[in-house]
Amino acid sequence: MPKETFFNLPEEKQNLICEAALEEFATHPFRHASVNRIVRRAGIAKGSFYQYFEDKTDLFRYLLQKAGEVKMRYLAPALQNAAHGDFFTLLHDLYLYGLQMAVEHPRYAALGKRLIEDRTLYAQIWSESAATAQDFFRPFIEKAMARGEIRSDLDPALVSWLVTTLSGQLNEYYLEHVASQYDARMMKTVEQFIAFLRHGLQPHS
Amino acid sequence: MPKETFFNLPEEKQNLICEAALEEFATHPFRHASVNRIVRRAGIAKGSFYQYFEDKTDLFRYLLQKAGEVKMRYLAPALQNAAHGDFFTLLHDLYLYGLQMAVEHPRYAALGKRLIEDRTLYAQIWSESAATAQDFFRPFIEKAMARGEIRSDLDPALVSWLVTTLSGQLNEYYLEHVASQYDARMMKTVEQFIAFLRHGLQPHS
DNA sequence: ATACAATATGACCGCGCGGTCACATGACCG
DNA sequence: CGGTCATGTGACCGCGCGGTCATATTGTAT
Repeated sequence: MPKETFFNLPEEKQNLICEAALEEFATHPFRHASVNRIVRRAGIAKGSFYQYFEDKTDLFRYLLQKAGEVKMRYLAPALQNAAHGDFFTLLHDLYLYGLQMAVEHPRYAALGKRLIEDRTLYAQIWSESAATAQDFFRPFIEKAMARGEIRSDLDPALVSWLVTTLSGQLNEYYLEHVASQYDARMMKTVEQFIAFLRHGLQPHS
Repeated sequence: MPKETFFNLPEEKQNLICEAALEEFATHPFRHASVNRIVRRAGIAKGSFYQYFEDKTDLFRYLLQKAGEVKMRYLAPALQNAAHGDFFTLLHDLYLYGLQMAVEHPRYAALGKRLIEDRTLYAQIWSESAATAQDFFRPFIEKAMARGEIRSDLDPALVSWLVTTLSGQLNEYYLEHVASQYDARMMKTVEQFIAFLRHGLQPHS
């Protein structure tokens, strides 16, 4: 966590620093993200940076936390409706809102990638809160299998992994190949995607 | 390409250097892979390295080429049978043999990841031979659609991307979660995987 | 005006990097 | 033997890094 000093800063300056850091972390792997560039971009002295944060990791962790809050704001409506619909409807909503978040806050979304791609950083940060995306989906998948929405001959771990992975890949595919706005095309892509998953996972009719 | 000097070396020494470099590139992103560590591990002088190779990229490119040769030896049988079976059979074999290659030569397999994750390196190396995995699958997918093995309402680009991406992800999943040997479990995972793809992609019955 | 704490600063440290270069070594030749 | 040439060597260069610290500046209470 940032030091007291940082939170004493006027909010505007806090944002300026976060903005500069976000830009840096979004465009460089953690180990290459340069504190020098961040302070240069934010227009503060190197020394000040270390008045605000323990170290580079501290700042990254803070941004990651903010990213989590942003993402949760997007996913919350889908999760609240989880009880009503079937598994694929939930998945559809999660993908859609997750995609919307990634499209509207691509730099925040990039932080997750940066975390995963750096093994030491991952071990350092993620070990604190051990919950992974796969654990997140697990109960939903088991319920879906019990309900007959998913073939029961599939390994739940494999399904969980598929669903998780494809979510990440969907982000990448959409951002790279299709568009950069939240629009009808996005909904259509997600629907094709979910249809593919549904056919692949549901019991034979 | 390495310089003349390198190929004049006794084969044993060439292998020693390649071995050291492979270890380094497999365990570090390209920009972090250290020539210093490579020469230390190989027991040669820094200067010698630059007698053999133009630079770090030159060596990486060379290893990548060797990796390609290795991979082709694994995939060749599947491709020779391509004319006989349907698309999913081909895919099954390609995944299986590809997985076998990744399991038996994990460090060679890792090079591909290293290439993809470094945008500048990718631009530098891949632009030379522009063929991507997606281009590779494209004709097979179009044939499969024409034959009715794949639903024709799907965007071929999306299918191609799915098939390609999942191949890479399958490698990752298998190496991390399941096992590290070529065995019955591997075949079973691939079969589940293909079954999933088949159901997801084929026309409704 | 004075004192004192909080904050701001950038020169500086040690490090490892990719890459270079002047020189050492030794095999082969006339 | 001397001469030549391919090969081997590691000290060295300039750089940017993450992080530190002595010092300067500012804010505030007296």
